[in-house]
Amino acid sequence: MSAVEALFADGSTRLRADARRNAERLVAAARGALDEKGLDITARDVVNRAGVGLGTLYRRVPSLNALLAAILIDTLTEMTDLAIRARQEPDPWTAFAGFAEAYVQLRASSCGLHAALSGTDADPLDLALHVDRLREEVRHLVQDVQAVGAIRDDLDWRDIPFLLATAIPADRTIGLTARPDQWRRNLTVILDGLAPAGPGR
Amino acid sequence: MSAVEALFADGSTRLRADARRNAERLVAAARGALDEKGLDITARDVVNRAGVGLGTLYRRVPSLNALLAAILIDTLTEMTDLAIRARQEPDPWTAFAGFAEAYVQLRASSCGLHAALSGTDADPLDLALHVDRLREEVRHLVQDVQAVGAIRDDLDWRDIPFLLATAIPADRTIGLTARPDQWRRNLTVILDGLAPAGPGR
DNA sequence: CATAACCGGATCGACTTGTTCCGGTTGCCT
DNA sequence: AGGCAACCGGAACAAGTCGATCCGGTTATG
Repeated sequence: MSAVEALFADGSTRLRADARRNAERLVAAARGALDEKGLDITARDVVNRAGVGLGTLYRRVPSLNALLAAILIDTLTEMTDLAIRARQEPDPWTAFAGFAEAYVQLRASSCGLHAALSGTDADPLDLALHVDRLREEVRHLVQDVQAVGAIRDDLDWRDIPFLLATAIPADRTIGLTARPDQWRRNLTVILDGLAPAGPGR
Repeated sequence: MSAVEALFADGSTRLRADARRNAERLVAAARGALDEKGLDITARDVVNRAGVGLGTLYRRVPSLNALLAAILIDTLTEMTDLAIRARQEPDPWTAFAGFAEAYVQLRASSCGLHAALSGTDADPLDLALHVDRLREEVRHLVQDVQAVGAIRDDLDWRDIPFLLATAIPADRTIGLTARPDQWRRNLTVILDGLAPAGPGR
């Protein structure tokens, strides 16, 4: 059962039809707001987007943060599964490159997720546990690739998460607007730069 | 005359010694706060850091934004000069690599500057003019390098500002803390990835 | 030593935001 | 059909933030 489902499964009394519909709208709205506007969204952002009232939100959910946390935890779990599956593939480099693309895409698709993973020490959403799990899987995956020499050896495994995260551009820089596939263009250059036998500059 | 100097040179009546000292403290405090905490700093952040009162700030400066803008404009001008000087050097690739390092370092050293350059459309500090100037110089510099074939030709010149900007990491990612020189480690990989003859993956 | 310039911070006013509350409405069961 | 519990939207509340102003007290300067 996903974290979002767990959040809504309270007394287990069957919901009235309109209540169920509104609950689904709220989750979809929160997810959308999180993707587009990041972590700093308000309860009003969510309910306006869902087309319901504030009362409807707080009847279903103990707090706004609880809803946001549940949504992000589900995505984090998805990412972790991605890393676990990659480690089971035969060729380390191919597995890593595939993971890198999926990881960056997932992260680029949600401002909120990206912000949560780049977060400072505060962690008001209590994501630390799930983030730790993800980090450990990524570490193992990267170390597998390094063990077969497919990544230049002047890099520490910790450099790779940073390089992947930085493939995701800000929306704008020096007055230029990022294209939707900018992360993919960046990632291409970065993956090529990871090669052990770089050109002799 | 720098923008900061212009801001303080009002009626040109000579300042009392303590007034001058406090003005200098305010500028230093604003610069430090901008570097460490980004654009979202409050007037109270600045005056506490400077060890003066709110009244002292608003006597010298029409608004907090005016002070922040003046500071950022000076740094932007510095960056633009960097690009102009790079274009006058003989070897395009060497000039570009040198500029890239200086540009990323300057940008990484100030959260506020980085945020302003990554900014959304709002531009409350009215930096557009200066940002445009910087972009044009960078464009010319990059196009010079591409003209001699020192950068792989599947990239657009616009990709380069994004790649440079993304070298700057968030403070943390998936629970890892960035080292102070993380931007340099990222930049190394990125510059190698820019090479025209990438390894045949 | 007189005084104009200057100082710090309490205070104002205008938001913002998470959460609660309640009068009115509606789906559901008999 | 009818009655009611569950549900609805959004006004209202309380706590907080933040830019800017103002003023009684202090200090540098001639």
